[in-house]
Parts: sequence; structure tokens; C-alpha cells
Amino acid sequence: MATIRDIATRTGVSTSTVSRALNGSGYVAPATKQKIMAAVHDLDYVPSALAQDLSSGSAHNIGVVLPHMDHPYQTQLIKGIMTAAFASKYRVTLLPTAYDDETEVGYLEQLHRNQFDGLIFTSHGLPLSTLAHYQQYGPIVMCEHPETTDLAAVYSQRESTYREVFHWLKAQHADHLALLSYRPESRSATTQATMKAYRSVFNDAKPTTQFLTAVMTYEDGYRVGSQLTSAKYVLTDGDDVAAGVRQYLLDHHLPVPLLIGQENQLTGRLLGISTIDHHFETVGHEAFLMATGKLGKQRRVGIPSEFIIR
Amino acid sequence: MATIRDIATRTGVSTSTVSRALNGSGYVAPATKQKIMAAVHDLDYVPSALAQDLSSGSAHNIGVVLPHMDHPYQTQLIKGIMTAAFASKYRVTLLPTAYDDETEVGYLEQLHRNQFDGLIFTSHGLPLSTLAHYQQYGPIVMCEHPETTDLAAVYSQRESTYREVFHWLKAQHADHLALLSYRPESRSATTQATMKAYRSVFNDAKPTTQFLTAVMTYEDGYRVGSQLTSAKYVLTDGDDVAAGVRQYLLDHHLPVPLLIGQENQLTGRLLGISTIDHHFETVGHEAFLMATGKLGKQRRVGIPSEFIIR
DNA sequence: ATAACTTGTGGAACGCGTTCCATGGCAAGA
DNA sequence: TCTTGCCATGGAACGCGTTCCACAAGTTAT
Repeated sequence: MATIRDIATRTGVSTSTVSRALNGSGYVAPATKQKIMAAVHDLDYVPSALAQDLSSGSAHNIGVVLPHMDHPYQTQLIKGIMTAAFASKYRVTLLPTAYDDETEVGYLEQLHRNQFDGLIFTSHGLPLSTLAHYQQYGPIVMCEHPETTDLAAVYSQRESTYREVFHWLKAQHADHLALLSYRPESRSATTQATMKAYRSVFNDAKPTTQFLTAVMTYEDGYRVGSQLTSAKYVLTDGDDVAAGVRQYLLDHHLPVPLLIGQENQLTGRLLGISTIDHHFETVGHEAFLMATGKLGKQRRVGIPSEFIIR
Repeated sequence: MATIRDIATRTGVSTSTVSRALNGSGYVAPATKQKIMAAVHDLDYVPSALAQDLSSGSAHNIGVVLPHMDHPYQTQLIKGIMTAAFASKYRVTLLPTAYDDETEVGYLEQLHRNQFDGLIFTSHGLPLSTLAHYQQYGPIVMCEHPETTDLAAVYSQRESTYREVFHWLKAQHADHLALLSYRPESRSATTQATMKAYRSVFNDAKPTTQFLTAVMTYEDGYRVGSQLTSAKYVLTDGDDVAAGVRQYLLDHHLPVPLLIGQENQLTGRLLGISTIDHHFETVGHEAFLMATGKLGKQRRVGIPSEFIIR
């Protein structure tokens, strides 16, 4: 591997001159530059990214912390982040946690170690105070609406849309609801937003409602289908889940309730299931900009979400 | 940011001793080690990943070159790679190309620059000879079966499964086939394998067959549905595409042909569409091992794929 | 003609850990 | 007692590019 010193020696100039010639900074005589470029070409020299990173103190790398690789909610978000990163000189590293707190701490430590310039959290297992503590080492951006104001965040304005959904249900005097989510209210901002909207809309005239958790995939939906035989309205975390519920009920010749999915996935479109589009691609895009400081001092960005009735 | 020198000064030892204490290499007196650990704790010291990378000459980073973020084919592959990387100390960086050759060259240059220890190609736009040329800078692993033997590869053994599919079709005297793929034969190993199997099975008794390209998504499938009104058997690149074709025909009250998808996606299961599972998660896993040199000198691994009739 | 620039280039320090080599103390074996 | 050999630690070089500072030569302004 040729180094900048090799170029310097071969050309008979100093490394500073080579560096200046390569970066176009400072003064270099045209003739010198030509000689340098020739040597660079001859020796197949390319500056080491490792050395440049150390020198600049940044790895030009943003980490994206996510629970699973296969949760549909992530796909659009990641796409938005990647598209934005692609346009700048940054790279993006995907960091799956499998909801393991130690792993999550590991990534935060890597922020401390300058492995990452910033972290984007699509979901988190650790307490927010822990995350806030690590902010001293670099920007941390949440993709959920955190209760505390200590953390920067770009999030879908779920709650107002959930209220819209519940108002819509209320208007048709809906009863026998079922709310399916992946994580319990205590551990998930999404579930919290859902419940908050639910309580505020129905207030003291709550319909009969089932609450199920640990439901994330099509299979999960199919699995809990047996518990939903008396439900008339079902709101799920993703369209895939709704599809699973529907399939179970169809397979057992049971009536299919009115299904409302989320994420506007293909399955929902395919089966004509109403959905909520949280515009996660936009969320991801903005989160990247915030993590790289391109959004100025702004630390809070809400993206409106959309209720699609089918 | 505290450095190893800060620790050394504060403890009254040399940086070498601190380094040894931290890494557990070489001799360090227990008392010295304790003092060092105390200082490390007091100063909130963490070794800089940037400096370690430069010193070790490796970023512990594997890049995954892929065309799009949303091609279903990638999801499982990436999952397999990530799972394997997660178990080791490596990180994985996703590198989308949008089939732009310049971008692809950019990533190869980053391999040269030691930004990556190795690259995994899930798809490629550049000629194989170009890729082979960059092997001198680090391991490059293809996830397709390349024609040349110059490149290391982990791939799904598509061709034999395609032959199985065509034999199955031949056995029922299938006629009016349609083969839908994303990229033309000249630019895609997948399409090449399909065509090779097609020719070898039907030989000179080829059925009437339509060939369509540039079909990748559900929407694409729906779009080309109008051209498939006389097809009796349709083989597509992914189950989503098959679902699109099916939907178009249903919407227009036209007969739905026998559909065979690929990738064993949820949509296929949902709609009872036969499919081919290429076991891409396994492919990804093995590709990672090969890229990090954990597979020894092996440069060729084939993973059997599976025809699932529904 | 002299001060004040501008241009071109080199030297050395810096960023931060790792590692090879050397040195010194001390105990066990010959 | 002398030689090995283990233990503990320091010094310095290394990996590689960047950047500040200084210096020299040539140019322009005063």
C-alpha cells in the first residue's frame, strides 16, 4: 500500500505539499502538482480512510439502532435515511438490538468511542434518561415521540391520527374493538400514543375493548385470530398483522371484522384493508439531517400521518 | 475526550502499560492495573475506535452492495449477513447503488481506501473483470453465480431448481408460458440461469412463451397484467409480482393463470401462490463468513434452493 | 528603495493506540 | 555464585494524513 510519504519521496517534495495538492488547499505550483499526480497514478495511491478518519476525528458514519431487521415499520424509515445519507458523504450502519439492552448500550458506547458521529433510534429498550446521558458524546435522534424533552426527535404525529381513527369509529357507534400492538404500553411510545388517543376520544363512554400485545407479524396475527372471534373492529400495528387475523377467520369460516392496519403495506393494499400511513420515509430523511447537524438547532420535528380508509 | 496519555499521566505510568492493562496483554502488576482502572473510570475514558482502526489497519467493517433498498430479494440476504456480523465484532454497512456504475466504483474505491475490510455484492452493474481487479484490495464476495471463476461467491443453486420447475411444467404439457424478470438476460445472472434451465429442459420442443423484463414490484406486475391475458403459466421474480398480475386479472374479470413466484414472500403464502425459496438468509450468512475470511480458502459455496408447490 | 504581499514548499507536531525492544529487579535452578 | 528466566514497566517508533508555522523567493505598492 502506497502512502503519502511514498508519493513525497518519489516526487522529491514533502508530505505537506502532496496533501495540499491532493486536497486542493493552499499553494502548489502547477508543475509540482503534475508530478505529484503522475506519481499518484503510477503507485496506485489512494489516501487511507482510516488515517483520514483519525485525523479529522470523525468516521462520517451514522448508526441506525433498530430492534429487528424484519419489522416492516423499519423498511421505509431506513430507506429515507439511506437516501439522505447517499446524497451526502456519510455512510449508514444498521445496528440491530433484538431488544437486548446490553447490545443497545454497546452501540451507545461506540458513539462515545467515535465509531459513529451520531445515532438514530427507531426504537429503544433503555430508559430515556440513559439515552440522554449519552448525548454528550454525539447527537442522538429518536424516531418516536419521547415524553422527555431532553432528546432530539423526528417522529410521526401519531396521536392526532389515532384520535381521528377513534373519532371515526365513535361516529359509527363502534363496539367490540380490539387493539393489537407489539409492545406493552409501558415500553412503547406507539402503544402509549394509541392509548392516549383512545382514552381522550372515548373518555368515559368506552366501548368493549380487547387489548392484545406481542403481535407484530402476519403469523402473530394468525395466531391471535382465535381470540378475536367476537371483535367487530380491529386495529393492528401493521397491515401484515391485519392480514393474519383476516386469514385465520376466513380459514375458520368466521366473520371478518372491520380491519385497520398501519404502515400502508402492500398486503393492506392487496386485501383492501384500511390503514394509517405514518410517512416513515420522510421521518427517516429528516432524522438523518438532524443527526448530522444539518437541521441547525432544531431538535423536534413532527411529520403528519394519514388515515387511509379503504 | 480523555486519551490514553491522560490516563498514563494521571496514574504515573507509561501509555504502553495502560494499553497492556486495558487489553489484558503482557505483564501488568495487579496494583498498577487497579490504579489504571480507577483513572479510566474517573476520566470516563474509552479508547478511540478511530485510533484503533488506524493502528490495526482495519475498520472491522463489511460493506454490502445492493441495488435498491426495497427489493424483497435483499431483505433475507441482509438479515443473514447481519445476524452473522452481529455474532462477531464486525459491523455492516449497506451500500445502495441504484444500478449506477459510478456509485459502484465508488464503493470499490472505498475498499481500496481500507474503509471496508471486504465487500459483498448482492447484485452488480459493473463487468466482472472490473470487480475481479479490485480483489487485490480486499475480499469481494458475489451472491450470484458468476460465470468467471475469478471471483469468490456464495449463491443459491437456482439453475437446478429452475430446471425442476420447468420439468414440472413440461410434465403437465404446459403451454403459453410467461417469464417475468427484472433485468434482461445480458445483465442478470438470475435471468441467465432461468433461460439456461428453460432451454435445457424444453430443448427444441419449446412451448409458446412470452418474455417480459423490467418487472420487479407488485405495481410492475399489475402494470403488465394486460399483456398476460393469454398466458396459462406465469413465472415471476418475486411473489409480489405474481400478486400484482393476479390482481390485475381479477380486477378485469379475466382468468388467472397458474402463478409461480419466487422468494417465498408473505404475499405468496397469503394468496396460495407456488414459489421458489432460495434460502437467501443462509446465503447471506455464508457470504459474511467468506468475506471475513472465516471460511478458509473456500471461494465457492452453493446453497440449494427449493420449489414449493401450493 | 523599502515595506508589504503573494506564492511555493518544508519541518514538525498532532490525532491516539499498539507494539517491539530494552532495561532492571528478583527468585529459582545449576 | 552465576546463569536463566519471569515479571513489570518505560521509551520510542509506527500507522497515515492533516495542518500550523516558518522561511525563502519573487512581486507589487508606496
